[in-house]
Amino acid sequence: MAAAITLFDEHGYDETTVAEIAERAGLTKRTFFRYFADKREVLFGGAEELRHRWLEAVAAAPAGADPLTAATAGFDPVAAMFAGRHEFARVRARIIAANPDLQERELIKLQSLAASIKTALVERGTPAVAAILAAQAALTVFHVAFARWAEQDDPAGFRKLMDVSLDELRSVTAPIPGQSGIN
Amino acid sequence: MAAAITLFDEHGYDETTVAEIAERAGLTKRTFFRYFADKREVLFGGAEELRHRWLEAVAAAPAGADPLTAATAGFDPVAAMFAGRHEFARVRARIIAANPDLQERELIKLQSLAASIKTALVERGTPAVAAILAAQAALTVFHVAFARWAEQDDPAGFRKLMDVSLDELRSVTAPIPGQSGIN
DNA sequence: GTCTATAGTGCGATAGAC
DNA sequence: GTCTATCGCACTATAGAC
Repeated sequence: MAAAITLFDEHGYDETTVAEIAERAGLTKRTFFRYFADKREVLFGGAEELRHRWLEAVAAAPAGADPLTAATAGFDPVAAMFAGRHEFARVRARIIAANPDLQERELIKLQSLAASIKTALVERGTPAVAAILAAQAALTVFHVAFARWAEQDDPAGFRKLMDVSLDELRSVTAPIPGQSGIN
Repeated sequence: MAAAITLFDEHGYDETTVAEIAERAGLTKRTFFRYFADKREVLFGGAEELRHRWLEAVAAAPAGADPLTAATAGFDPVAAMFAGRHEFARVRARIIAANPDLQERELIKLQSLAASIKTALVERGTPAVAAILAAQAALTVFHVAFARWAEQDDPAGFRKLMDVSLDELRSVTAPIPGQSGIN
């Protein structure tokens, strides 16, 4: 993973072959594909851990919590996971922003995470459609906050950005009486 | 496009080669790639028209409309566009559901549409973050409603499903006082 | 570790429309 | 003559089968 991200950053994603990554890591191409289903996967190594932590937090949310509160319970452990990895997040974001294929992969990872969270909510008794929407809303907030965090120079404040973004989503979707409150 | 969707439905997406699609359509592989940047694109032929209609509707929304109302102004023309295409939507949904690569492409199309809608909202004077969130919310509702429509046997009622899903999103994200109202 | 199928590209030739 | 669509062919990288 380190070899890949370094080479992608130096020469670009498309200009880096799997053989080169493998060589830099002291492996063969074949071994690379034993660990990563395809070239893109190497940039999403932490996804399973992130999913695990998030789901654990959803399951641990108080029984009476509403769906969105339960869905966003993952914000704490996830923010903790990214502590000290701001520089990594920046480089990774830059690489992904430059390549549509990688953006696709990122989106499907988020989508897959949303599906997992939806399932976790359903297991808590949330109706299916509400579960999909709450999970999707939580992921949107996470994604927006992550992008804001990767853009800014300050390595702290990721957790806070999630709360701010969530409040803004609430304003935007607030029932109509007298405009949105943000606009 | 017709040749492709027929072959995908008959033999599966992975088992259909571009050469086969081209042959069935009376073209060569090279010409296929003149029209579609890659194999997946052939399933997303209507995307530009959908974007165009949606953006037009956002731009035409009343000046005083809140961001989410403006973002969802596209629901009408989009629903009209899918009138009489329920069977197509079903087959297409089945093909996409069976293939992760296609799901990726669908997600990025939605994401790209969300980005366009966000820009249209910003041009109306909506602050950037509120615009992202409103656009994302509108797309989530569209996506959920489309999936529900493709699942059901009734070819009508797509427009109504969008409204229902939007109301459910509003319930889910409603500020906390006394639970969500749905759960 | 080897071999192969297929997606996708670059370039030049050709044919027809206006 | 110019513009555009299609084609033919050689070529590379990915990904997977064995």
